[in-house]
Amino acid sequence: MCYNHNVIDFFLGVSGITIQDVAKLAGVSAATVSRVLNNDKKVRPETADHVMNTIKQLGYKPNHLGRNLRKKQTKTVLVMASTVSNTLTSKVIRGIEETGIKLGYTVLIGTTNDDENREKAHIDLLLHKFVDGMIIMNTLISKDEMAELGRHHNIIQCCEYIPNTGVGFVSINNRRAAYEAVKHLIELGRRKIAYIGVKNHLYSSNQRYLGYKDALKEFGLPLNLNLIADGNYGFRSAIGITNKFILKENRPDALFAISDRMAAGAIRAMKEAEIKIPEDIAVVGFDNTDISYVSEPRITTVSQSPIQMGEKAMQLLDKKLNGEQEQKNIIIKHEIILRESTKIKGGLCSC
Amino acid sequence: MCYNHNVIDFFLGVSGITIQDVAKLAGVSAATVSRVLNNDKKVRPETADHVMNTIKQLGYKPNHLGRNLRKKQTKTVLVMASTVSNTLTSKVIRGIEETGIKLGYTVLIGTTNDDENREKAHIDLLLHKFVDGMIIMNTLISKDEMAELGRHHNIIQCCEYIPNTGVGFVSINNRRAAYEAVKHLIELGRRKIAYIGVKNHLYSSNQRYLGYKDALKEFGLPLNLNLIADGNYGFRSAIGITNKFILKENRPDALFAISDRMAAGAIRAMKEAEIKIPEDIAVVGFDNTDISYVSEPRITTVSQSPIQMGEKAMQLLDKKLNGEQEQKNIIIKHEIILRESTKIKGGLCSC
DNA sequence: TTGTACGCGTTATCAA
DNA sequence: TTGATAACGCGTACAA
Repeated sequence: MCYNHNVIDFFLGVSGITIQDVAKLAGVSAATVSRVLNNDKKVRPETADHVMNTIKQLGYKPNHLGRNLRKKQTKTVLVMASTVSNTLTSKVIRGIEETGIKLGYTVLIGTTNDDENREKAHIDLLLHKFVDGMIIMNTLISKDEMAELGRHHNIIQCCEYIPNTGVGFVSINNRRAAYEAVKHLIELGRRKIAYIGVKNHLYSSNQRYLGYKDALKEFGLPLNLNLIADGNYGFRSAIGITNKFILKENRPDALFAISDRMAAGAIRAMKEAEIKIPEDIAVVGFDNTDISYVSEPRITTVSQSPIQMGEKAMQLLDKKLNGEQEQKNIIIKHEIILRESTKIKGGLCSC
Repeated sequence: MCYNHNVIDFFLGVSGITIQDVAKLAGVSAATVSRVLNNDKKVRPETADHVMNTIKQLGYKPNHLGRNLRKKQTKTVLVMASTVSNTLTSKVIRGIEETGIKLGYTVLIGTTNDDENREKAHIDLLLHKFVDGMIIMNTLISKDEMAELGRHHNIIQCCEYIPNTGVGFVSINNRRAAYEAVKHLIELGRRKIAYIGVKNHLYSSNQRYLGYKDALKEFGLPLNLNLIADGNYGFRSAIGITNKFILKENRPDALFAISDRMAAGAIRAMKEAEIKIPEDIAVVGFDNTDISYVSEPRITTVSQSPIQMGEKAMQLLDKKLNGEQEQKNIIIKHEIILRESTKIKGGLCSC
């Protein structure tokens, strides 16, 4: 497909032409040109037409730097994320962008790969007024730093967050979600539930572990440290861990991984050991990403409504940018998606 | 992890403080403050120290808009992509970012979801001097528009591109890569090779189809339109297509899909029909993304060296931004990654 | 070595 | 309804 003729003009913007050039050629003042560009009512229609024609003729495009400098805002927001290479993050970003556009913002993304310098470069854009606000999906900065940043700038946390910083956030209740995931396994009759988590700085990892323990406790199951291990969210990391689990004398009858990729890795390892899923070991993952239904069997998982999260985060940021003081945090509903990795074929399972 | 104390100052930037405020408090002129910030040699060390202290004391951060307006450059580049939710794109972007940082740029990403308005908004950032240059990974604009854009602005195409526009690009040779993938299947003894492509505006889709035909022709195999279909790159789209293929009387003995996700979908459909892979039907995908080794069997695929592509694209853009005229296009080497989806166990296969 | 003065491109204020 | 002028925050040529 291609743009129509009205739109092709859009691309003809030529470097170096200023509002002064337009004013001179049109025989008006720069102020008037500016008024036309900003749809100021008090400009004679004929003048406006004439100016518009001159603008097109010259292929003039207003310089954002000058405009933003004067207006003291850029109408641009930045989303900072560690990476965008997973379904969850990219969907959240889609929600942010779609909402941002409706609200009149340009949404830009900066990825950090958990690198301090890259993170610094992006925060710089905020500090130096290159963008009006920022949605932080992931960061290495400390609690104090987050609080300090939020005191002076317009930021919102999304998905991942640091609690009690005064900086608003949008997230699911990770503890509750993990609790429900494990409860589901227990209600299937499983008693030896392994846990593959991640040892990092993120609140979510910590909360999910607490949720796992909550469920065990509620049902009077012992916490067996032999059935707990840490991966790195990735497919391969779960393979080694799972191989150890299944060699143990006290083999688990269920496994909860805090990422779908790890759940898929665990399943791969089990299948190679000819363990039946879910009959021998039932598996639950997290995030409802592509891999959870590409894996065989399809994986029961926790869904986070990513698009809605992005939407809410952008709305919160917009409110901040419009000077609303009250900082509400938003907890988004999660959902357990039941699939074959916990469902015995033939309806033996109560779910 | 968290920043050390030197770095925490970094976050203390407070809105509204200007170079004038610093100058006043330090008892010097704004020019001197500017010189200190820009590491101008001709400033007395003691003065510089004093100014630096004042800067820290006030938590002053230079306003990028003012600076960029004055310098007529932003040292920021934008990567425009349709989406970032696949391994390939996100790896390319990683290559761009890592290289961009080394060269002193801030790299921003804008996604379009193939929406005209979103694309327009991002191109706007370039036209209006908000960024110095742009790497285009995917676009809806026409050949003429691309040429026109490239005539006045600093742009490079990466991965996907429109040929003969005068705008430089970095890409693999898609036609050659597809040719080799199909040749591999033919050399395994396969004669009825199905093709799942995508019907869209992209040059790569077209080129891969030509490569498929090249291989058939070279080996004297007939082009059977019954074995050719179009999906949308996605897992699910290939399932329906494959179900039709395998119901045909003249069932294929191999399948080449131009995305790993479609190859995985095809495999899923075949397995449910109890077709053996690769014995009955061998499968090749494209891109060497996660799904190609998560799928069972692992999928033989075409690898694109995405990080290197990003690196080269950023280097090309840097050259453009530094005024180098000569516009070289870069073809990156691809590689066929052999996996179980085309490899008969036990070494019967010659590869 | 430092300060003054101007300009980057735009918008806002005020007066006409 | 329009124009002249100042201001946004910064960097730099020039003068001191």
